[in-house]
Amino acid sequence: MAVMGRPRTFDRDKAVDEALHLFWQNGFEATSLNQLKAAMGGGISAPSFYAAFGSKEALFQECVQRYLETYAQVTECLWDTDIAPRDAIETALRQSARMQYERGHPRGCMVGLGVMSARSEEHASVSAALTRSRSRTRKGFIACVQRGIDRGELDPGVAPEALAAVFDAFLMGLSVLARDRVRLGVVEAGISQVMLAWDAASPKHRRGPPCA
Amino acid sequence: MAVMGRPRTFDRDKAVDEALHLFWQNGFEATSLNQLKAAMGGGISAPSFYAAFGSKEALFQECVQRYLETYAQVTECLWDTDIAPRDAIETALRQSARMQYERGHPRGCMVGLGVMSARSEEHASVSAALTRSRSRTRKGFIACVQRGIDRGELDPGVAPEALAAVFDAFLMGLSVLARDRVRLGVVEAGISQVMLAWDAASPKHRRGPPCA
DNA sequence: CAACTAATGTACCGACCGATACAGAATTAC
DNA sequence: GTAATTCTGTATCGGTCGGTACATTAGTTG
Repeated sequence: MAVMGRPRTFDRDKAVDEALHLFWQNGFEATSLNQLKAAMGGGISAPSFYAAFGSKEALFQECVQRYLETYAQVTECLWDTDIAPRDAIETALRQSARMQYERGHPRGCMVGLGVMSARSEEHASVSAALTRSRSRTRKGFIACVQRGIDRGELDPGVAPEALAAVFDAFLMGLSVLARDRVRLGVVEAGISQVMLAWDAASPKHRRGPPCA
Repeated sequence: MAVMGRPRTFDRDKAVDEALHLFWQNGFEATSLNQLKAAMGGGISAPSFYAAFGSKEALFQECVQRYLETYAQVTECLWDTDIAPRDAIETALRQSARMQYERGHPRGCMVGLGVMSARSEEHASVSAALTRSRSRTRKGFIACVQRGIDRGELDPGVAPEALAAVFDAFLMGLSVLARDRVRLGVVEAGISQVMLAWDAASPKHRRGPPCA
């Protein structure tokens, strides 16, 4: 059975995509209703907007949801126990970096950049989903390091939270580099370098002066 | 010769500090004139505000200037050629981390968090000083790595931009971890871990399987 | 056909945004 | 003293903010 009532004159799905790009680019507070409406199918009216999305905050939540289900999936490999933990981390970093530099959407990661969205108390719930996502990724890094220790690939003396913080902070910082237009090649070479922090924490890794 | 005219009823210097804290916490756009006025010496009027600071944007610039001259000095060691480059980087990271967690002001680094301030074209000049500061710090990291290579402390095959990107992205990401209330102890342990990326790029550092 | 449903266009709401006009008050300069 | 200077308080500016009332239009259902 088809939908009753007058049909919509714009593509709701594409409209959410447009909104997502605006929120991604400017954050929640700095994106205005007028911008959102103007970006949707060549301009819609305020009542159409509210009939379709409820409110600015509801639309933001929907955009966050879509972001998490699509772009943010680049870090899902952190929970794939079929992948060696070192590979999982490196893959997450490389996939996120490439995604953050893709053309066709704003640079950087919406989850990381969203740390500045809606800081006021009244809007705490607005950014809650983003904060939760960051917390989840953080736990993913920790779990990978823990798996590395459990599998004997990392020195058991390594504090999981500490080594995970390296990759976590590095990943969060990538958004800033992407916004500042640091070249992707530099970032990718940086990923190779930051993985040395894992290798250096490996028991197979000799330290000290060269063996004579 | 003293200043002519009716004296100010509030401490302009302290008012700038209050404004700095608000901008630091919420960014440029999300901080309103009412918030700024209310925070200044128990509340001042709009004309007093404009007489003292000119405009919201001018005040923001003044706050950025003050931030750069005070809090942001934690990374100045990157340009101190009397310090070994590895120590300069580690010191910059440790001092910045401690600063970002100090009580009495917002968490995180205003320069890093400011990447989301005033994204619109019209306000490009607003965040220009912050962008310039990030670029400068980036060059400082690169210079340190270059010095490390020149002094034979790093493998000459290391790309300075790549290893510098590790510390740069890590530093930018610290603001997010601080805002997310990751404990300072974890961050500090993370700094020790990320410095292993430097050590692993050292020629003195053996790689490969242990010598038999 | 009429009844129902849902999105549309116009016109508008109160609140807040950053910023000012204007007159009065407090201080210094002469 | 008076003039010059500068901040203060009140009251307000036009614009934009997020959000709605209301009648109309386009579609499905019976």
